[in-house]
Order: sequence, then C-alpha cells, then structure tokens
Amino acid sequence: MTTKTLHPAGANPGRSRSHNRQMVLGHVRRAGQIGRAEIARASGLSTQAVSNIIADLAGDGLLLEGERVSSGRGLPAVQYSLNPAGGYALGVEIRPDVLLVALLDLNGDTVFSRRTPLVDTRPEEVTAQILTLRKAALTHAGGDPARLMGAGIVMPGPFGTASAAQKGLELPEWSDIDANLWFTTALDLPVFVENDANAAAMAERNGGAGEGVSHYAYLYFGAGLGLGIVTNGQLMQGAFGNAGEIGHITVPSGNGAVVLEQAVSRLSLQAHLAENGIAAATSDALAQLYDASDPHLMGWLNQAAEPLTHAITTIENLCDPQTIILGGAMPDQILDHLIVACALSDRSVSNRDERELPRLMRGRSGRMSATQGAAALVLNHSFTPRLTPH
Amino acid sequence: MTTKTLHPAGANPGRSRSHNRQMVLGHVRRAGQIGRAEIARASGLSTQAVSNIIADLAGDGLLLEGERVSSGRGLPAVQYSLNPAGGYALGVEIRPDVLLVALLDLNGDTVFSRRTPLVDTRPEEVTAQILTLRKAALTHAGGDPARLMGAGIVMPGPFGTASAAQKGLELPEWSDIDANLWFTTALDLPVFVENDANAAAMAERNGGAGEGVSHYAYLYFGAGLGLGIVTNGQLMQGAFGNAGEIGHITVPSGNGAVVLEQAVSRLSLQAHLAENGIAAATSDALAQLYDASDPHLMGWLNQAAEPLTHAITTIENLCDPQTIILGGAMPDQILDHLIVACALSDRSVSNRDERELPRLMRGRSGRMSATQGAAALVLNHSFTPRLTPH
DNA sequence: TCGTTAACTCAAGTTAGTTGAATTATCAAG
DNA sequence: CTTGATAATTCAACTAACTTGAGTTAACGA
Repeated sequence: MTTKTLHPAGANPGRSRSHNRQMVLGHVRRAGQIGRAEIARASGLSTQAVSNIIADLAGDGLLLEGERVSSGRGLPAVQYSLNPAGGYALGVEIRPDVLLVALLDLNGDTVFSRRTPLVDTRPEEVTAQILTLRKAALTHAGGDPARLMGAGIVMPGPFGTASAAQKGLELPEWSDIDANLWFTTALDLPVFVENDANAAAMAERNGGAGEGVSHYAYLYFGAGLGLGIVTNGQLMQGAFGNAGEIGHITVPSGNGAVVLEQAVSRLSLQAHLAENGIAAATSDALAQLYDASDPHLMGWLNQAAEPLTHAITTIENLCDPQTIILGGAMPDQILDHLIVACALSDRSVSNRDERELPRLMRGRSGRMSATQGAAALVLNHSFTPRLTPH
Repeated sequence: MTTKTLHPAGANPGRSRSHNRQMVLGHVRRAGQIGRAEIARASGLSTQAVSNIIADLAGDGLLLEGERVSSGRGLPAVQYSLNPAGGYALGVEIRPDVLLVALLDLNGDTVFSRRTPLVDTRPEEVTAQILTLRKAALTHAGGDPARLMGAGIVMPGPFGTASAAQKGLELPEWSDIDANLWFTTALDLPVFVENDANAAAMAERNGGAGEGVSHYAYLYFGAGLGLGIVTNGQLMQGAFGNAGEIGHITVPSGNGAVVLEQAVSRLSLQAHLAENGIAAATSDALAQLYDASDPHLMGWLNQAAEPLTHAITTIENLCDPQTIILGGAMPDQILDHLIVACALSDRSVSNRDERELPRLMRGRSGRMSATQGAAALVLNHSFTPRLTPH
C-alpha cells in the first residue's frame, strides 16, 4: 500500500495490445453479451482491430462465442461473452481470529468460499494457510491453477508507518511488513492489498448496488465503521492507502460531539446491548432482536441515527457521489432501518431534483462481503485498461 | 460538468503517439531540464522512440534544446526544457460582480492578468467580454493565438441540476446552461469548467505548495469555504462536479453544531466584524486588523479554530492526503494564524511518524488564485497522458 | 423479390514502436 | 596523457498492431 508517485508509462505496440485486450474484456463484462462492431464503436477502434483482439481472447479461453443476434437490418452480430472458467480471482481476508477465503470466476460468481479460524497470526503461518486454501479452492472449483489471475488481500489498516500509539493494534506481527511485496512473492501472483471497507465497496460492483455506478461511497460496518470511496469507477486510496477512515471523525450529536464509530458501529451496538445484559454476538442474534423490536436495540438505533446522518451529509458534500451504500456486518433489517431513519438534510449538494439512484441504498451484508471484494479487486483490475505505470 | 460514465478508448498508433507526446511533456515539466535517455528510462520506451517524439515536439516549438550536461561517464545528455512560448492557457473566473482573466505560458508563468467589473452576467455578454480579454491577453503577451491550448473556466457551483432552492443563487442566467458546451463552442477551444476551490487547488501545482504532491487537499477561502481534493495528481470531481462542498458540513463546536462556513469563511469573519462596527472589505484591511491585533478579529479566530480543526481532521480521515493546503481570499497572516491555531488531533490516520510534509501548509492567497488555477487545468491536462475517453 | 443495411473478413498499407550496430564524448585509471 | 569503460545518441532494418477499402454474407422492409 505504499503509494509512490507513479509516472505514466509510454505506449508501445505491446502495451497498446494489452490495454486493448483489457478494454474489450471490460466492454464484454459490462454488456454481458456483445458483438464486435459494437465494441469497435464504443472504443473508437476499427472493427478489424476488435476482431483480431477478440480472436486472441477467445483463443486464450477468456471469451465464449455465442449465437448471432439480429437487431434491425444487416448481418446479425456474433455475440461474445466472458468464459467464466477463463480466469479466477482469489480473495483473502485476514482478521485477528479468522481467515476468510473466496474464489471468484471471471463472471464474478463465487465458486468457493471458506472461513477458518486463525490461531497464529504470524506472517509465515498465515501465508502457509492461504497457500493450502488456494489449492483447495482451485481443486474444489475445478479451476486451472494457471488461470488464477491474482489475489486481493484484506487486512486491518491503517497501512504504512502509523504512529506508535496505533501501531500493531490488530495484527502486531504484520506492522513492519510490506504486505503487498510479501504476498506478491509468497503467492507468485499480482496482489492487491486493501482495507475491508474498500474491498467491500468493490464487491458491490459484481452484481451489487454499485454495478455500473461510477461514483459512490460504501459505508462498511466491520468491527468499526469504514468507508470505501469509488470515483470514476476506481477506489480512492489516499496517499498512504488509508482513505475512508470515517469511523474516526467526530460529529455533532444531541449531547455534544461523538466519535462516529463509538455511536455507529457493530461494536458500539454490542456494547450498548451488553450494558443492558444482552449478549448478541452474531448477526442472526441481532436480527432476532430487531424482529422482536427489542427496546435496547431500538434505543441504540435512535441514538445512532443522528450521528449517521451527519456522516452521510459529510460524505455527500465532500465526495458528491451518485449514491451511498450501506453494508457489512449488520443484518439487512438494521441497515434498512438506518436508511429510513436518516433524516437527510436539504443542505447537501446531493439534494438535487433529478437523481437516478436513491441517496442511500443497502448493499451486500454478511461476513464475506469484504472477502469477495478482495477478489473483485483483481477482476476490476483485469477489466480496467490503464497504460500501467511501471 | 456533466459526468457521464466514460468508457476507455482503445489504443491505436495515433493515440499512442499523442499519449507519448503528453507523457514526454510531463516529464520535461517535472524535471525542468532533462535528457532523452532519462525520459526513456522513466517511461519504458526506447531511447529511439523518445528521440523521435522529442524531435516532433521541438519541431512544433514546444521544447527547447539546451546544452549537453554531463553527469558521470558517457556522452553528456542534451537537455530539453519547455518552450514557454510554445503554448498558452487561458484562465477565466466568472463571479457575480467581476470577471477575472489570466494567461499562463507553457511554464505556468502568468504573462497577463486582468480584473474587470461585470455589470451584466448574461451568458452572451460575459462571453463577449471574455473574447475581448482573450485577444488583449494574447496581444499583450505577444503570444500566437494558434498556440492557445485551451481555457479553464471558474464559475460558482453547484453544477448540474440543483434543487430548486439552490438554483440560480449566484448566476441565475447560467443555471440552465451547460457551461462546458457553451464555452467550447464560443471559444472554439478545449474547455475545463470547475468551481473556485478545485481550480485554486490546481494552481498550487504550478510552483506552489502542491507541486509534485500527488495527494493533497486544498481548503479555499472564497465567499464561502471550498475544498479541492487532489488524488493521484488529479482532481476529484464527484458524480456531478460538486465534490468538495465542505462549507456545508456541520461540525461540533463548543456550543453545539455549526455549519462550517458560518464559522470559518471570509463572509463569516466580515459579518463578525460588522457586528462590532468594523468594515473590512479588502484583504489588506483584514491584514491591517490582524497586524494591529484587533480584538474582534482575534475573537473570530478563536472561535473559528475549533470548527476548522474538526474539518481538517475529517478531511484527513476521509482522504488521507499528504498535506492540506490553506489558501484563497484571506491574508497570509490569518492563514498562518489558523494553521498554528489548529490543535490537530492524534486520532487521525494522518498522525504518522514519518511524514515529509507538514499536515497543514499555506498556499497561494489572493484574488487571482482560482483564476490562475483555471488556466492550470489546461496545462495539467496537456501534461497528463490519458488514452482519452472519447 | 430485391435493394438497403450492417457485420464481418481479407489483403494490403501505414504508423510508431523496437533492435542492434556504429558513433561520439566524457570519466577514470594507469 | 594516453587508453579503456561508460553512456547518449543516431542510423537502418525490422516488427507489432491498427487502418483502409474491397468484397461477402445475412437480415429487414418496401
């Protein structure tokens, strides 16, 4: 996650081809099914060039040729679609106590997922476990190991050289390690390291609320509260990879200022319930409490709404997204409740007449969303042409 | 400022060349002086390719060939630098009562600047005045009109279809106009429309505090308070071009919540002074008050520090910048005072051990910073290769 | 049924990059 | 003060990848 200032690479025939291959894949993914001429029009290339590139991709097993489909006059266009088995992306989420792994195919469908306890969080041990799970995932899915395109890794931030006070809060053994370099070497794959909120935000691009949305923010309920900001279809990472630490901001509230994640987070909810003698470790337990209209849960929801509304307004004003998605380790009911409970201010720039999406939406919830998002980072990269800074 | 989802363009020989030309110009600009082999190494192109491109650019009058400069063994490299007269960028700032124009040369130096009153803000009138000023600017600077590369336009936001309540607050005649399209047609140039804060943020990239910084935020004191967020060297614009409306957020303060720009902005300062019978319309007047330690000004500074600190912390946590720059329509003294007065929290992710830049810096102040930034948008575009979405 | 339309292919042709050998100028070592 | 190593640069040949223009095929609609 060390972000050095990357200067752009020059374009030469090889890099142009690679760029164009990724671009074509991106068009196929967005469209689901598409013909060559349409890609040519969308990309500004000649149909001949697109034909050549598609022949390449089909030859490499990344595209499947479908039927001709007619649309009006003229020769019906041969449709191409992604070959799900053409590539796989590994998603790994490392938490202090548990290791989560998911394998997605080229379509973004989850073909394997596993949650295993983590007793030893030292890098060597974690890596060994990941290598084992990688093999299991590919075997289980029947995927060719050579078609594994990369791995996304979710780890608790903050990244980089944190201040002494913060260092090693969650995974002390990793605090001095360049995780990106470590995993690139250990897995021998392209690697993308992100925090949970950013990864979960990318998960929404695979058939989720963020599909086809170029600008959105994803408010992620993990242990604390995180934010993934997507601008022009790309994650905003910040200079040190720590953008989106929204849980740490202070917002006004009825009784003065509160730190957001002390009022709005799963931990804060569980602490509030514990104070009232209720243990609710799992999302199911929380869902049941909600369905039973538990007064303590409702009390927490009431006191959480105001700080959350302030946070939403802040995000809208700073980032001007098309929508803000709520997701993560909270039951759907509670997320939906929070969405309704936010009395959104008219003062925001987001309060505009014509909007295509609601200001708040519910995204994927559940424990695996960040893990799937980790894998989605790989897919997103493969479908996004960029004359790569090298 | 309508941001439609742009899909990337394919690469072909012509676009590759254009990309590479921009890339080379960018390297020359960053380095000031540089040899061909160094550009080749930095870009991953062959020296031969760079030689050809540089011959092109020099032939077009964009580069100047300098002396050979030796650095260690081997044939000393011929140095190239930008030809200031090789291109010009026009910056225009439209305010309800005044029109500001600046002309920058390829080096980013201001070769002309003018402030004229604006009595009629109807689009036709404003445009006519701009056309006149463009001619005057080029004549004055001795610049070839054909070398005008584009125009940056600063207008009050919010852009897009704002809600009825907000519509037309500042320039009602423009509320239904697509300013980008309008000026592209009227000026027959590439046009970049931004709000004042974003433009001012880009101005810092020309020999200012933002030069060479890939991630920073720029807090702009205009009428209200705006924020320009630069990520990976590019402005974050948001879905509708309204990102950075930080003045509208509410932050905690001693006596409850305040809307940020009601506590921290030039207007708020002037209102506070007016309540105490002091008129201070100009920056000079404010500077004098500050130098005289005027108690009312000091009182305002005291009450502004806390909300500002909250805002800074929010920006740090959401955007994770290398630094935050304060600038705009405030005297240097007052900006410096505010920088010192912000008691920055240790809770921010920005509180890290190793940082190269201070968390807060003072940028350019004064009336023309947004106007110069408008022109800088053009330069930045010319130096940033991007297989342009078309 | 026949002309129009549009996707697609084939076979040059073009652009812009790469490669490798030759040239030149500086530094450093003997 | 030569001499060899080093590095920038050019020249000429080569190559990759896109474009162009002339067919070919298949669907629609008058």
